Amino acid sequence: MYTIGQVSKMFNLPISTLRYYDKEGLFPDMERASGIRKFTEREIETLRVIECLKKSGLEIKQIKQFMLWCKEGSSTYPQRKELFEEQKKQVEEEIQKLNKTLDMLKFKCWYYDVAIKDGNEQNLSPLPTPDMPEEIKRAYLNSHS
Amino acid sequence: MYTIGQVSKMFNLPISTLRYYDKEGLFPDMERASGIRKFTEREIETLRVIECLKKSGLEIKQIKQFMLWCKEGSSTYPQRKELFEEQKKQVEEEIQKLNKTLDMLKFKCWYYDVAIKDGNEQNLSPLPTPDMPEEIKRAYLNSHS
DNA sequence: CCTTGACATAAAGTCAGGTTTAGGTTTTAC
DNA sequence: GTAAAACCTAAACCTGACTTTATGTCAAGG
Repeated sequence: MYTIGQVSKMFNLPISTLRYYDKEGLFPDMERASGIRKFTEREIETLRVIECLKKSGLEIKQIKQFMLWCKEGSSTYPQRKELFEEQKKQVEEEIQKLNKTLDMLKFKCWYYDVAIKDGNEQNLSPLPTPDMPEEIKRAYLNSHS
Repeated sequence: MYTIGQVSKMFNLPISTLRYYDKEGLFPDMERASGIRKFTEREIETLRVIECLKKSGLEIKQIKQFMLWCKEGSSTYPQRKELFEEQKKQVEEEIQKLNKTLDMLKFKCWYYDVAIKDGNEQNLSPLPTPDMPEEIKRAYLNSHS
């Protein structure tokens, strides 16, 4: 049985964040003693799950929904699975996009690297040229497709 | 020479966004004819660069800074390179994080898959067990490290 | 002449996920 | 018994990147 301050330290989360989560309904069964929140093992476990789901990029609303499904029992396994499948797809897409962006940044870094070495001469093409390293050419083409 | 409406269609960006970019100083040299914005080839090229930098995850302020550096000429090559190097590092870190998250989601998907197949029985461990497929075990361990 | 459409502005609204503030109660320590 | 520390709430504020709203100007077409 913990107070909000203890939990704040345990999870290294601001007290205001814990109160905000509570307000958003992420601890549906939390009890109080004369107004003061009582965090039991159940709330601690819930918080572990919250941290986990936040890392997955789930919104607070979705996490709340997940908590409600958990309360409902095994009949909501399919919904919960669907939630994670959908999130998995989204994260995969995001990684794809970021890899493309990364290739663009690699090209830009190379570009300015050459520009600096060449000094003030501005005869550098921002487009693929024969003398461009293969890896950079690949990065350029990937990021501009 | 284009009006804001024409540019909006060219880039498939809302007019309000273009005005917002202007207000934020992203077109430092744009001229006007009796109050009306004149987008020249220079602004079109600037907008192409903006789209590119947005994809990199740069903030509007950073893009504005980049535009100012470009105006200053070749003396700011190092700053511009530094900007991209820093952004590259950030994107690499973000991809790392997302891969970890992805592994967690893979585990969760597998977990509910098994839970559904097993029906109502809730004797499924949310932790690695000997009968867990190797790939899932790897995903679990990676996402929980 | 007047209405429509494209342009303009400033200021307020939106969203998410919190954080801060102002003011009040409860618990703990001496 | 009192003071400090820890708790509480409601409501306002914050950031970023826009979008919406309210209001106004101006040129062209019927």
